[in-house]
Amino acid sequence: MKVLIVDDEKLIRDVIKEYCFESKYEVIEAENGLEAINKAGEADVIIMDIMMPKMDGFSAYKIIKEKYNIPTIMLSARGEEYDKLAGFDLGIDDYVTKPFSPKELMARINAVVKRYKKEEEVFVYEDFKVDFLGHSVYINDKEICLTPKEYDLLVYFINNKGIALSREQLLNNIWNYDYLGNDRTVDTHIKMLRNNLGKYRNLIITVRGMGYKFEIKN
Amino acid sequence: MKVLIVDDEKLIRDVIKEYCFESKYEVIEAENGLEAINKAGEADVIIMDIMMPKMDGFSAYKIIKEKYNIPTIMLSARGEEYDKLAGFDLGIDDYVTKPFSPKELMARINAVVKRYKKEEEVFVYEDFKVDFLGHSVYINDKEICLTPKEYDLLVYFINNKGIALSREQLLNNIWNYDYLGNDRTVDTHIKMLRNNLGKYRNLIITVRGMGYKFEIKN
DNA sequence: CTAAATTATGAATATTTTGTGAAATATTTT
DNA sequence: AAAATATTTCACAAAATATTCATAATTTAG
Repeated sequence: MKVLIVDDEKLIRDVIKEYCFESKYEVIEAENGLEAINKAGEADVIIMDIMMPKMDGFSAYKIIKEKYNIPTIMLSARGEEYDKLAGFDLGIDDYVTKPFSPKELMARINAVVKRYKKEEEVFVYEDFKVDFLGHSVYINDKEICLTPKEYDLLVYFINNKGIALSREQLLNNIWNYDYLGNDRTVDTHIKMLRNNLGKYRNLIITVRGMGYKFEIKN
Repeated sequence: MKVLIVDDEKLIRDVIKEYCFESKYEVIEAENGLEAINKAGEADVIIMDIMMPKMDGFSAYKIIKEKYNIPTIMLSARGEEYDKLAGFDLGIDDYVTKPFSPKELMARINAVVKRYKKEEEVFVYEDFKVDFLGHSVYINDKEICLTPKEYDLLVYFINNKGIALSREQLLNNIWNYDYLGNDRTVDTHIKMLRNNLGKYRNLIITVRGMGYKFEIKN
């Protein structure tokens, strides 16, 4: 489990880091929102201050959220009730008020991590929804029927968001390891998946000379 | 599922309401304990602030509890530890401390609902009814005779509503030990169960390439 | 702009998966 | 032990899905 600690004060980062180590979390650090965005990909949980130079916590959170689905706890100065509400609205998972008790912070991190593991059962983007448990896909609450291969493809894409995948890679991972098939087979399945995705067909992007990737556009 | 939100601050009610909608709960609102008492009858879960004008949460809870048996989560101001203890004594199901994370609140609501549901002894959908205590199944008040395996299958499906279950998973869970049987066995039982379910046969959905799932269509 | 390379697509064909009836076994009840 | 019930197996039909391939459309390099 990797925790990304984002705060401009080294002292605070160090205190949190210390406690994270005790709870067996690995730690990555960032000094501001910009750095956080770059490092978010590696993290399982983010603890982020709101007030930081270069880019504040909320702005960073908004950007990170579009790309990843990482539980985030915000550190706010005492009494910023307005911030708190605004943040919850954005989807922030929890708040800890400065000065905080490290024990409370760790309790909240643990709670959030635990909760998230359970919530990792759906993927949602606008009104496009994939229910991994039910193996079903919805657009506008209307179920979209995918064939097994199409569904597997979609899930693989979602789990590799933003990464360009070669046809070979797709064949190896979704078909059996030593599949001796035609490359065009992938294209055909992509075509069918795209058709079924309707207005979301362009979530699957052609990477010329390379393969395909799944990406949430901004 | 209807959630009764009781708080004198509209802002807080609105935040909770928003999240409830996302989780597909219906919402009823009340501004104080007195109103809550009047509206409690319609609710399946109650979320109630303690400090409210006219009538506080505890007093309202006591009265509601005499009449109904509705799971209740209390919202308390930070640090009112005494209240917390008193509340659990009264039979409150859970506590959330203000200011709270809506995600945490929803997680707790879901937990309470789930717990409460488990204690249910019947499953009802339209005129399809399963009486877990009596091990019997009715359609239109007419009893449907299922074999033990069929009944076990049905109960397992109901307890895993909306979740796609592989044949292997079904074999492992309904056929005790590691059963070394034919996959087609499951199909045969599904067939017979479906036949017995008559017009409700399509509650059991085939998940191609995967298995089956039990789902209430909307 | 053209040729070459790459990708998209429709349709025919092959393959896989599921539904089902009937027979064979196994288990429980009488 | 016989009868009644349940369970399992199996083969084949039916349905759904996967693959191939020819051709069209698109992009890129020169």
